[in-house]
Amino acid sequence: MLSERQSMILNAIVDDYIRSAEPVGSRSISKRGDVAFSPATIRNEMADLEELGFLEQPHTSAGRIPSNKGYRYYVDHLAPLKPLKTEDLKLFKQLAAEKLNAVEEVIQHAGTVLASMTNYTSILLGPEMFNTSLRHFRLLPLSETTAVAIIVTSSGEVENKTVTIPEGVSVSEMERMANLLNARLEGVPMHKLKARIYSEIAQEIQRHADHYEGLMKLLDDAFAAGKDQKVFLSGTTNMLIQPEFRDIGKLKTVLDLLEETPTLTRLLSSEQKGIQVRIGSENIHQAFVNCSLITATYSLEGEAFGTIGILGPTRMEYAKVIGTLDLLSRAMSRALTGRHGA
Amino acid sequence: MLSERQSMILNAIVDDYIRSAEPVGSRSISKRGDVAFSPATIRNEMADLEELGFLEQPHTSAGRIPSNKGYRYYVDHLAPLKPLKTEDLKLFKQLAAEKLNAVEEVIQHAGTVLASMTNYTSILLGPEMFNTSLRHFRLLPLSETTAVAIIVTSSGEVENKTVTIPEGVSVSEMERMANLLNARLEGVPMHKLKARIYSEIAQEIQRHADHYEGLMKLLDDAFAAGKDQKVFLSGTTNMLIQPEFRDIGKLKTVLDLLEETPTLTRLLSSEQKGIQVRIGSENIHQAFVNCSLITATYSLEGEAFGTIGILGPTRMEYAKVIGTLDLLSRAMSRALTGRHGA
DNA sequence: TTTAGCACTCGTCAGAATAGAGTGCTAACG
DNA sequence: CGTTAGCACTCTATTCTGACGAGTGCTAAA
Repeated sequence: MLSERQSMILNAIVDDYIRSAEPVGSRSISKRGDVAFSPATIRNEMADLEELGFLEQPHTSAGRIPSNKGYRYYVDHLAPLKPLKTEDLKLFKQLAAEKLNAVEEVIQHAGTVLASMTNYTSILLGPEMFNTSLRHFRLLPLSETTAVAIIVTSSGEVENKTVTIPEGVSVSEMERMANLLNARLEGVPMHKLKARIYSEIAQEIQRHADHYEGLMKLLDDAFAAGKDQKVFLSGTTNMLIQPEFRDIGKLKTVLDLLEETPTLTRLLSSEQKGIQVRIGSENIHQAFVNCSLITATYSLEGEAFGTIGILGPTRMEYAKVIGTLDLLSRAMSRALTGRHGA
Repeated sequence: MLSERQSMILNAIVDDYIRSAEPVGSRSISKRGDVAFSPATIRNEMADLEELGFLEQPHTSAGRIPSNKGYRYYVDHLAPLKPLKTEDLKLFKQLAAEKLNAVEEVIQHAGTVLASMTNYTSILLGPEMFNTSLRHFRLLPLSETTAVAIIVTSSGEVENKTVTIPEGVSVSEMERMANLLNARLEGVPMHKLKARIYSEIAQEIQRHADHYEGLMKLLDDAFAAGKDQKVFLSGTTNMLIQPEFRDIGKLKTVLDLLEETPTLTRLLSSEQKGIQVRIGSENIHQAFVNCSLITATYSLEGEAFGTIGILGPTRMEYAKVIGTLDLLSRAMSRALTGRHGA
């Protein structure tokens, strides 16, 4: 598609622009050393690259900047996978060594590390409950009218929800129901729980308990929760140091979106495993037109999957970020698996 | 301290400045109508007020802006407690009507409402565990080596922490210990738990269990958590619309601080109940010199206390914010108390 | 005591001049 | 024929200027 020389020049331009955030001219490329042609030759090629849509010119007498298409080509064909610095590797080792027990702590911590290593904003999604199963269910009465439902999943996560005890339901009734659930539904995948409750438990309750309606409502409430993936943000203020967000208006649209967790979840989750790069307008959401979002997936016990992502300006250090995400997602999968002993 | 007329003028200046964010001159005050003097007279008084430290002048030929001391006087003596708009009252009623069960949901929701009503940033602290007591403790084994410790408090909050099972400790041993704790420590205030564990439970364990060291470590881990109050932020991006934070540098110092939850907790918590206003440099933290922080306390079941706060520029709508916080803190206390039935 | 009047200060805005970066084109070179 | 040197041209950013206006402080009169 592109000639050898055009590739080299495109690579040089993207590289320079990522560093400087300023339009790059033919002269400065010629001086870099890795493209040994005179400015005039490079100018000709640049005109061609612009015609092909890989470059843009802010105004007539400025240098060129990469277009989204240009970044895309860079990422797909050119970006050299940089080896991480040793100091960064140290951070990873620390992450692994810290032996964090709770899943959320691992994720949270990974997010912080990610943001501080890259100087961009990290967005992590907690594991999807899709592939986890029920380990334990419990109803603790708090008062005459409320109880707390506690759900422990096979991956070790604990969800709890306070529910209202329906009129007339007794503590012993609730206890019997909880025992029934544990006996019958342990090991059942979370996403099938509701169905199983209706198909198996419902009749049982109807047969042996006095308050069918109330008890079913209670279960409905208890298992309604926990569906939404948690979102962990870190380094949102790194957005402020990017020159492209000097304009408060643009900044606000992005930061506002970061506060909308449901939308974020939607934008980040994808069926695809592995690394994914969405550049500028490739992102569906309007607020991200000036941003690139790079995501990777991690797994928990090989069962549940979550997403880790980096949000930055389209002028992003793709090579470094992709490398880091790749390593970190593996490190997380390792840290989150086999924690429960053999 | 200040003459009638000086008060009126100060009031007018603060009022105007809060609205416009521009230095206010003698002429515009004279035209307002509520201070019926000529610009010249007002100028004289303004010079006096500046000498007394209530006003400042950005430069010689500009109008005056209130100093921190000026705001302080305004808040203490002048700020008229505005009645809330009916549309705002509606939001409150909605809050009360929603019948949220979980404590965190109530707090989270209150924060959102607060931010959207005031257009500032809301910072809410979860209830301090200080006055709550233990209701239930439970240890659920997850695997050979890990278990999840679940702590339910008298106020209905559920803390959970994944802990490592020490070498050699058996499931039945853990179960016995949990039962012991429930029997002995139910109703004991959270802040005394550690002490009571050491003074009472420790010997008991030593007498009847095989793995004293291990079990004690387990308890240590389990009760180490839950101490830190949760922080709920909302409307952080409202900071961006304030003209005083047009300067990205200033903005960043504030937003950075908002990400540091431990520091925030420290800054917000105070022994004092009721409304508290900290203006500009009255805040201990350097990042808040251009900000005012107004806080109020709410109570949960009359036992635990939390803080709700609004952070904005020193040029803040004090009257409105104070009124709103006052009402909302009461509304929250109401919503959070008596939820557990009679 | 209050106010009108006036000279003065200072920041802001618009326009002009300048410098500089970078381009596109043409012609020469190997 | 690809490459390069040279040059005119374009456009932006910066600096400077002067005019303007908002607001003050002071003085003197009401």
